[in-house]
Amino acid sequence: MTTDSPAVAQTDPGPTDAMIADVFSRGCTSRQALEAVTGRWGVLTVAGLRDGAVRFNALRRRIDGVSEKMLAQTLQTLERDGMVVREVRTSIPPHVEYSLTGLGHRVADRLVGLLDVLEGSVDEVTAAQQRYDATRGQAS
Amino acid sequence: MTTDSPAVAQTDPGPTDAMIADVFSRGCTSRQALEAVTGRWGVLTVAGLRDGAVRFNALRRRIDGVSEKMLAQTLQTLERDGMVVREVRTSIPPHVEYSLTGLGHRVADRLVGLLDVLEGSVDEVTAAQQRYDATRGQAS
DNA sequence: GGTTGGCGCTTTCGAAAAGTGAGCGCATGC
DNA sequence: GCATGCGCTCACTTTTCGAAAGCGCCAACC
Repeated sequence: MTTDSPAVAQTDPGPTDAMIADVFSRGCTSRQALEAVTGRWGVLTVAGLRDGAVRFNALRRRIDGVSEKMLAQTLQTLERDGMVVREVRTSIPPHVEYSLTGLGHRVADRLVGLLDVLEGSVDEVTAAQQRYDATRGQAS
Repeated sequence: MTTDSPAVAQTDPGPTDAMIADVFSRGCTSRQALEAVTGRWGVLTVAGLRDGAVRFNALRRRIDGVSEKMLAQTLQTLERDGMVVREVRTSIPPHVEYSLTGLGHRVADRLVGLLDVLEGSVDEVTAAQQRYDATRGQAS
């Protein structure tokens, strides 16, 4: 965290004085970017583009469960926030490729770290879930 | 639908690459954990607990914009997935404290890396947004 | 001693977001 | 011709979110 500021976090989001980026305050651009990345499909989309340019439907096949609509929307948001580049090949047949920008790569690197932790902690998570469900009494 | 990895479902080898958890496949526990963390308020909740135990309403005040309902829900999900611990102090008045588990801390560390990147890239993101909005006849 | 207010949630009820399926223009394969 | 795949976009349904209120409990104020 760059700035630990519990007192100023709840003031108005106007960028009046110092431009201290703070994800904890709503209205900060970094929070928009965070929401773009951590939206329902953001993480997997960015992570899926990490190995290089990928075409729309290839990416869709890779990210199990994403709908065309949501993938398109997610990619557009990420493109707008400067993390993804969209390239249209006007060849025949025309196809569209997506890739990461420099910022996108920097984000992706952190994300992959997260993913690794999560993938490596499956057993721990499963155990915790079972413990929790046993205590609280229901699974659904 | 606990663990259904299409790539490793057939084999039953040693522990080295037997359990290849894959966030890209829906149904994998790691994906559940990912969604708990990257849900709307997951990142900020985990990050907000990083400095130590915090009480419910203190956390709520710190995370600008979160509702009580969503914070409670987020915390419950994170607790179920073994990243957060809930402790009730039976003193008078009784209050509730939340803190991170070991897994929670590991996740939080990656998250803070992400947050740093994002907070440090505010200018880049803003510029990209303006470029995008100028090119594409505006998103109203 | 009655009211107010904070705490940690849970419930209720619109509103917003995600998911579903269809369609579209184009090009190729059968 | 007809079907299929591509990269989306457009209605429409379902799920989720958010603001407000309620609740039981207790401390503090008037």
